[in-house]
Amino acid sequence: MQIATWNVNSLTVRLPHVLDWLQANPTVGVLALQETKTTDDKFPQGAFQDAGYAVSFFGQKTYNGVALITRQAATDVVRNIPGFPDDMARVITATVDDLRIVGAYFPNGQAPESDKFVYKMRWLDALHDWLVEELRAHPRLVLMGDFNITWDDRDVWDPVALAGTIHCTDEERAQLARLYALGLHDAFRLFEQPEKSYSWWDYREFAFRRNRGLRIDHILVSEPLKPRVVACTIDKGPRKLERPSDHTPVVLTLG
DNA sequence: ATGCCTCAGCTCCTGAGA
Repeated sequence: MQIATWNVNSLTVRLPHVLDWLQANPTVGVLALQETKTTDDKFPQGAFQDAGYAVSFFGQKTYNGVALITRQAATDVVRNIPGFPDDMARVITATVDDLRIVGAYFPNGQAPESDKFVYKMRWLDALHDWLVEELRAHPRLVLMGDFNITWDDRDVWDPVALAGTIHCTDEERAQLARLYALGLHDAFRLFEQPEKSYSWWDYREFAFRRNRGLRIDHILVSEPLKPRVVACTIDKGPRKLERPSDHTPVVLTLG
């Protein structure tokens, strides 16, 4: 059983890539999507159902939007962070098999000290506080998505030049540390990984070809799930296609 | 270079992304 996350940067544009990827990766039982950028009435649910998947989605016009594509039906679906009013569609949570799955598109934050950065910190506070409750109710929990935060220098193609810039600030990393402190483990770092492993590359300046990227897409597993984690990898394949998303899938294998 | 690409949409420019 595999679980994956992928920021597709418009599901309308990327639908063929997603369907092809699912077909090539039939052991993926849960795929969390971010930045679907489509309203629920336009979500291409028929295409996924025809391919043998159930879909849960939570979208809006132009920006954001998240979804869970699952082999088994998802139950107890929750949209966004309970108790945190937000006009952006950023989180979708559901129970799939014996797992509680949280798929999230964390705020970008734009720049330290901007209004959007303040919102990012408030959002992260709310996520943390809600996860305390959610973990109590659902000990086997996966938190995955586009975090828009790097953990350390290994996650940054030029850690010197980018020190203190958005996605690399101490404040953002302190928030990630608070999530780890809940017993959530960065599945990718449970294993030896190739150097310069990233999940996102800018569209500009041939960043992918030069491997100038960031690792900002993460899969975190709760303590009871940690012994079941067999592998965690980044699949760079979709980033090499024509008209790719700027992000590529991260894949977790559970035993 | 407050740009470089890409996407959506109040679409031939702008705002946002990261």
